[in-house]
Amino acid sequence: MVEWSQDQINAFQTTLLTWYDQHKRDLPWRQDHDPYHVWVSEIMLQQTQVQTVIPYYLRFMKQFPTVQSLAEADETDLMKAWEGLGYYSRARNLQRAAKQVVNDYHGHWPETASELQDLSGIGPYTAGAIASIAFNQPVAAVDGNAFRVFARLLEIDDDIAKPQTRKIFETVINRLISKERPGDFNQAIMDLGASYMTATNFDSSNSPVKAFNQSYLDGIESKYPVKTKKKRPVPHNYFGLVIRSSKGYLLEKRPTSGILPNFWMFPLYDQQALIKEKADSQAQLIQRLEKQLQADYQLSIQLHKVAGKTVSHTFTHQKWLITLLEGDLSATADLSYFPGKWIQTTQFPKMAFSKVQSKMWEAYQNQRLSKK
DNA sequence: TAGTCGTGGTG
DNA sequence: TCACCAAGACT
Repeated sequence: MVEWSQDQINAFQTTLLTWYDQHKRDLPWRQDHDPYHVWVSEIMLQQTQVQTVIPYYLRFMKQFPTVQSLAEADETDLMKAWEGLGYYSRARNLQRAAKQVVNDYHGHWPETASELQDLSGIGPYTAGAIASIAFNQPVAAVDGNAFRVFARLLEIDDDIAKPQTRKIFETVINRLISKERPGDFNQAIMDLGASYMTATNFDSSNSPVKAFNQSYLDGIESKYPVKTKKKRPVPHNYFGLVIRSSKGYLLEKRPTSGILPNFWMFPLYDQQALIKEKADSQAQLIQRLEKQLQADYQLSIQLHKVAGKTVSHTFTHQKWLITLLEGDLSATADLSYFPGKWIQTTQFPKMAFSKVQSKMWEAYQNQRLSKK
């Protein structure tokens, strides 16, 4: 790892901040330093690209302009506002933290990174970002950009996938950060990481800090950052049930924990759980599912495969392959044993649907359309 | 600690 | 189709 003298640190700060003053991105959450604005944007930006966040942020601020309005928001409206952004626990934690600020802090934000981390959904990165940007506290905000940029600049060989590596970077950056303009320093690193120093297709030779970039000067920047690989998503085969009646479609609320908690979806059944012998055909599995629905919920439904491609959806660590099955049921069918309810399509736009549910709904509609 | 938690973009 | 990435937090 490269060590810088105080003179080099000063020169780096000046170079970085001069570049930032001239070339910083004009982003909606950079209009002011309101902690509410900084906070909401930082939460939305977690693992999410800037261009994806912008429209969500603008709509969110119109709908929930203050921390008080967010604290009082209806959860359905909140989830609808977050629909499609993913990592939905962020939205729930956001409202939890809003209530903490309103109730525990009487609407007055804590200003140190340490205090901010006590709020739901605010970890070490976000605490540093809010403290530095909104409250001018000289603390590092170590996100993926900071890891990447400083690993390259200083040839830091520690694996950034390991949690313990964070404190190494925090120590380094806290020594380098501008004490006068910590928020701009942190944001400049992010802009650098999103432009000249991206993960792939970086352009170090035109970077404003190329003279400080040791790995570039040594011609070994592709080594950095050091990061161990992730596991590939595990495939899961499901049947997705599209059951219709005059009362609408049968939707099931997902469990309160796990993936997509509390989301309403077409009922999913793991095909693996229906397999008795390896040689079972899918037709046999469908027949077995019909019997199971009868036995478990007293629902007799004839299921038919929906023509067309199976719906595929990849999460970070799971890959779902869903075979759609359709069937009709009487509106008077007894649902008292079934963990779901009829929902009219007119209600769909008010509900927050996950991407995978939207894909199933779309695939089903396309098939019906092509039939007629 | 390592696994869990979404989605969209890119090569 | 796949691997990997993008302003991480929580358990």
